Amino acid sequence: MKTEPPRLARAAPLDDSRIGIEARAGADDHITLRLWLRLLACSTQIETEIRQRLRQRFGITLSRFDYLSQLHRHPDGLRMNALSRYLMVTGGNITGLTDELEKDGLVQRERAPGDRRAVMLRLTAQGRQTFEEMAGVHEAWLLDLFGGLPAADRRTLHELLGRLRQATAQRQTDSAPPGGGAEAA
Amino acid sequence: MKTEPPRLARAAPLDDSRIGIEARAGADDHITLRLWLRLLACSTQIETEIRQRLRQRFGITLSRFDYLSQLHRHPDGLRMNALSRYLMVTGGNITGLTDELEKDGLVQRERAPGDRRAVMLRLTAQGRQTFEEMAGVHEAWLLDLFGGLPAADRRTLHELLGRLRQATAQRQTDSAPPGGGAEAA
DNA sequence: GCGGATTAGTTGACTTCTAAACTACTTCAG
DNA sequence: CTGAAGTAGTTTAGAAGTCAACTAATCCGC
Repeated sequence: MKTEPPRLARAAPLDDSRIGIEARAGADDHITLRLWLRLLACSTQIETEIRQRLRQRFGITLSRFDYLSQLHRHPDGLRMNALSRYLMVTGGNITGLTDELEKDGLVQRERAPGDRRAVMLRLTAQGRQTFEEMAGVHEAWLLDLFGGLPAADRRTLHELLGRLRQATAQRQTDSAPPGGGAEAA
Repeated sequence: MKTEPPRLARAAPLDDSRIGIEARAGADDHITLRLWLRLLACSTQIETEIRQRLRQRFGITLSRFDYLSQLHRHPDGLRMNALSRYLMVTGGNITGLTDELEKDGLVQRERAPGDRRAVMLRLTAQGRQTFEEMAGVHEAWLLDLFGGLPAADRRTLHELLGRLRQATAQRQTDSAPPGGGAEAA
């Protein structure tokens, strides 16, 4: 059913003068692409910085730090499956990281009660201690890195990113049927 | 100093839901930490989505797409060094990607004039054509993914991320010469 | 109960990325 | 001019991540 002529021909002529490259579409298109590039640049830049500092100061990788962090905030343990969703990585990756961290004595696999397929992950005492020593320094780094941004901006940014996350979550390919699914929490 | 608690102090609603990578209850002290986690979650989520779609639809990885993209917006060629800064990856990585893309006939190495150490990278005709075919679809995906966020929010977000980038760039451990980094535009 | 579909985790082949050592060229101080 | 220091790119080892195939346990409809 085609209801009426779409009004996509409207293009607000909002400058574009010095860009030159992909300036083939309207201003909205352009700002979205640039927004995405900037978002990616920000997070990559900070991530790289944190990764290097963690490595130099504590000899640990960012992946392992994040892993420990999630386990630390779930003291009752976490299934591998749940952890893989929290960290947004695949299950195979979790298996590998767990092997290493278990070998290092920071994490332990336990049997999950009530489901013999599942594994319950938990920090060891040493794992908890190790993480807590790092966490404070890590947070101080973040406070420093973000320190140049006024607190009000930080709050606004937090809010907007929340909306973005909400908005994009509904458009994932997950199991999206052709036509645009709308579910997934 | 009888500091009245600013009305902002308790403004943050507890959105400490169980979903998502960022779920740490905390006071205002932790707003920065939560902001960082949310920023990372947003960009990882979108990045993963784009990566999967590029793979399924075009059989190309995101890294190679980004590589081609940078070369496309620099038609006069780019040194490997410059490209590695734009893409925010190490030089060794550029060498590997270049090897592959050259083998696929999308990119070519040329001698850089005036410096026999340097290499000038350029898209081949096939590389340019291949990229341009993908770029339109890629941009449409972004418009879709960000579509749930009102245009005004997108603009504000873009602005705030710009300030963040400005602010953090000055606090890097690694010298960070002014202007370094991707995003260009 | 039985059997098919799901789900939890593991494995293996492979790509991507980093860090650090290395080669080759360039720059610059003296 | 010469040698030290810096820069461009490559190589290597290994961590980290993906995808897809696999085993095993659970769930569910009949």
